[in-house]
Amino acid sequence: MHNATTAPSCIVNSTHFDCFEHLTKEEAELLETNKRDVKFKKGEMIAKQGSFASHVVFLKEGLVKVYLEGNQKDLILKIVPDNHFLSLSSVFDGNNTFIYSVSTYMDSTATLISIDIFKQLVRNNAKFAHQIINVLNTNTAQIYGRFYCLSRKQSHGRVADIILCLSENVFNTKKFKLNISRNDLADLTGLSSESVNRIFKEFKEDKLIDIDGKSISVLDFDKLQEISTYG
Amino acid sequence: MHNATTAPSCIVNSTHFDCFEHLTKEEAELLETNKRDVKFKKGEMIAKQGSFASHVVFLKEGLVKVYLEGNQKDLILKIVPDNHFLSLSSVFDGNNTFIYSVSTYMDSTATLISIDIFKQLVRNNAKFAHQIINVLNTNTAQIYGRFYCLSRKQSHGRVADIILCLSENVFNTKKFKLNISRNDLADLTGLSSESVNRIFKEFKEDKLIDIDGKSISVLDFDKLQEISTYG
DNA sequence: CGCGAGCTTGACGTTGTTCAACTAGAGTGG
DNA sequence: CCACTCTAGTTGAACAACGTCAAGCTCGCG
Repeated sequence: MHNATTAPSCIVNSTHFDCFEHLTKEEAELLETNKRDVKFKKGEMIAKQGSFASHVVFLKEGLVKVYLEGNQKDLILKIVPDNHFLSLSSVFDGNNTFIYSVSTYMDSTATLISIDIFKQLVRNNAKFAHQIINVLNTNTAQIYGRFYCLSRKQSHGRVADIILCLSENVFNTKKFKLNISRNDLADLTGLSSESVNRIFKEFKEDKLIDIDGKSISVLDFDKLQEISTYG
Repeated sequence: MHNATTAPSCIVNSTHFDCFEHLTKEEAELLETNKRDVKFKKGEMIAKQGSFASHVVFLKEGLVKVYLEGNQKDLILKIVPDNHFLSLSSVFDGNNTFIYSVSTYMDSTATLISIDIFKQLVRNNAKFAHQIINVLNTNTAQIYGRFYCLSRKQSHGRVADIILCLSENVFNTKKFKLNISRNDLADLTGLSSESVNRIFKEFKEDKLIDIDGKSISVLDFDKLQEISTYG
């Protein structure tokens, strides 16, 4: 069971690809002729908060962050790996505006789907709509978890949480090469980069993780889990 | 336009009542025979996080809080006035589990709708499904705003935000009687009750608000807005 | 009148940020 | 191949924001 207050919170470990299985042959063809793949370089923006959303964005390849821009520091809502929708929440908000920004952590490919066609599919195919509702709700549950993490846990818990999440849900391995900077990590945890650094150092001294250049290895999963839960 | 990082964040100022207009006569009758009104006293729980969700809950009358329970302090996701759905996010999460808890701030009446019937309506009536997606997304945008508020703004901004939200979105008047305690306010802002109190005092000294017993009046709306935005 | 819950206030401690200085490594041009 | 520069990372010390603790206060209620 997915429990919002204990599960690692940066992204859910499931894809959205099977949504399209519920389309009829005609609908699938309609979709095919009204979508387009676009490549984005590392660091580029795929969507800009406040701008007009003319397309539904599906991340075909790569890794991106979804974040809110405000008068204070940005807030990263989630990081999203390949085969996930990126902008569903912006599609049905009444005025087709992106409610958040999206930018890439690495070279990525996005499939842009005409928003009118997408809405048409939702209005006409209740099974597809049902599936989209599922995706929206999974997303909501994940954001709730992250909300809890960032507003209730202290620094050690947050750092443990993000390490677990990267390991379990993004890279699916205990040792992974971190192609995001310390500053990105600071943004992800809602801490300063100095604080993140100090905690990384502590975790390394306590043999919970090992850091070799840009690579991070999870050494003591259970202990990290405990810190994430109670910290 | 609803902007997640600047709009007051405790709840959106719109009802969900019009969702039901898209049902056919037969569907409306089906719904009618499969729902039941239940009264709850002040402080009672309407839904418990982690328990089985056998019903969709619609708040007919009253005021409630929707919150996450965790190993640290609870996190209030939103407060919800009458004529709003309470548990849509829990309906489609795959295992029909309440992902959050709901309890009342005052005597309230909830309409419980059989979850199977509700799902049936969503699967068969794409317009209804479309409408539900709209509600889910409005909800998501609102939670994002609150997420931003609680994780990026400092204490003064948060308190200003909650005062504006209560005034604009919950009570719809500049002077309102606060039937929630200082402790509740602390929970809502994610601060300690002492901190909330100190900031209330400051706001009163600066003539931004007036406090008379349990009543709060907004005196300087613009200034509060500014504090909420930049604080 | 006395009791207790919630509110108020001040003193103090903790947590995490900010600032500044320093270090290491990658890229550039001579 | 070596100086130079630029950026990211590291470290320590001072500081600010809030929380915690403890004591006193107020007001409704028996």
